[in-house]
Amino acid sequence: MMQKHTILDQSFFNRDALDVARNLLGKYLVRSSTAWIRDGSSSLLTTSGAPIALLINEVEAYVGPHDLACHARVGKTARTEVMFGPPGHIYVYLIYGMYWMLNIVTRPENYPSAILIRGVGMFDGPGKLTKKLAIDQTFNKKILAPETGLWVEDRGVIVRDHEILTTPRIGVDYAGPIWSQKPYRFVLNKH
DNA sequence: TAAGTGATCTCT
DNA sequence: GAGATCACTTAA
Repeated sequence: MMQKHTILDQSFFNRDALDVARNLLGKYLVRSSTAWIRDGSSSLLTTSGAPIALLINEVEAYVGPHDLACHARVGKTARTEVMFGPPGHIYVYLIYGMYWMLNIVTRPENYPSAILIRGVGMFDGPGKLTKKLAIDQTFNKKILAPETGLWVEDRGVIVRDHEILTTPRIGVDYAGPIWSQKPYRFVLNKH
């Protein structure tokens, strides 16, 4: 019997970032585009308009203003204000002058926290997946939904606890010995 | 292992 | 306005 595909809405993301992070593993990131994508060499998107759905297999949680690795640690700025907004919205920023990072805002308004999507399908690395899916700053502050061209679906994949590998987050040494070592990176380890 | 890249933020 | 930093990737 065909498994129903459920689009995850704001209620899914209106929880603690650590809960959302674990539960995102095994869900599908779906990208559709009605627009023709110019850069065919680096993007998977075509003129066919068929959505691309990729299994989410690596994420990191940035849990709040007290998290010294979280961008929101210095308070609300032009860049981070989206994290202070409602859940289920998209936070995209540029890193190292080259790579767009895709994040999903968690928890209610005025509590800044988010999930960084680090790996989907065959793509490891947060910069690679945004390039392949043609995700850039134009998605910033938008809501995850079909009309945005980017959303998340539950397609019935069951992920058990022993299939989740937990490690410190990548590239956050600046956060100091405590927060840089928090086990807030989650990797789906299916064999 | 280190260069590349540019927005953002923290000082002046 | 200048300077440092940065939730990364690639080529070597």
